[in-house]
Amino acid sequence: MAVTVAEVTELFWQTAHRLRRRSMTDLAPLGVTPAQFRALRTVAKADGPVRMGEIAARLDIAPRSATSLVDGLEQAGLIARAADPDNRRSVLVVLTPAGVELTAQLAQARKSAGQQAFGKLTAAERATLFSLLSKAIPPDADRSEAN
Amino acid sequence: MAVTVAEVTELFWQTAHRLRRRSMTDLAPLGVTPAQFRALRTVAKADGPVRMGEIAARLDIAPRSATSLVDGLEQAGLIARAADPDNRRSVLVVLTPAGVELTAQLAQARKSAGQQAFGKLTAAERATLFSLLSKAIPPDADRSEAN
DNA sequence: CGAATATCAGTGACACTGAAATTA
DNA sequence: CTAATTTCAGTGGCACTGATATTC
Repeated sequence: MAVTVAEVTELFWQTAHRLRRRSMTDLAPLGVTPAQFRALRTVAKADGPVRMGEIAARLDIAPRSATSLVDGLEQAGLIARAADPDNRRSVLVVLTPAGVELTAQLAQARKSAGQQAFGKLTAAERATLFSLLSKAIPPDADRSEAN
Repeated sequence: MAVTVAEVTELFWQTAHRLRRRSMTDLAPLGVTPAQFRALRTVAKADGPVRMGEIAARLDIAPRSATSLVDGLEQAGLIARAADPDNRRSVLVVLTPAGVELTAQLAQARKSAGQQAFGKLTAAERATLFSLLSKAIPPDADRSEAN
């Protein structure tokens, strides 16, 4: 069956749309938004402090956007900012104990609920999807000048 | 190679993120936003007038959101609202000549740009991606009560 | 001085909910 | 009266650009 570019795109948007909605309702009780959660995980994965700019780069957003994101997480007490002793221009971000706990809690909750995104796919299917998405939309080349 | 659910999800978000950014810059010169474009296509595909509620359903958004979307398109002169003679509660939406032209222009521009979303994939890969996405995030079951 | 790093201020795009008006 | 359809008003999430302060 032939699938046009337009059709895939349409379905992709719809999927994104649903996933976002689901994430939002799933995460709301825990007091974090989807973007905040992604930022949290970025910090959690790197063990050790992470610079603001590093977070922005990993999330592929403008540095200014990372500031607001981290602001929210800081207000929620999930992460903390600290000065970098080696470079006083930069700000280092680390998880607070509450942040560590929430991250674990979330992983646990999702696993036991079996409610994860893409959870309906087999491991093989996930691998296929991963490789297809990797090829689909290559990074923007012209993205280093992001303000 | 094993791919975790978290990894696919992460990549999916990133892809969505890039696709959205690209769409926005591609469409901006033509005066429409990505969501507006999708709404425009929804009306274009159905030949004949479309009810507001139908648009909302097709885009999987709340009726109230469709109102604002259509507002923008109407202001841009791309679509027109008309009363439904058979049901005075409903509003019918049709493309204006300008809307028809822009739709054609848009299709043309995308084709010649060769830079389409998912254009790097082969037909077979698109079909695979399509079927995977279809399985990935089934509709929300509990979505009929959307306000 | 030029480059890097983070932040402040303002804006745009998008979808949601709750309440209201109109009509079936 | 109940249900359907659309709209009004307000809000939340998220990312952007331009300008600014500080530091390398």
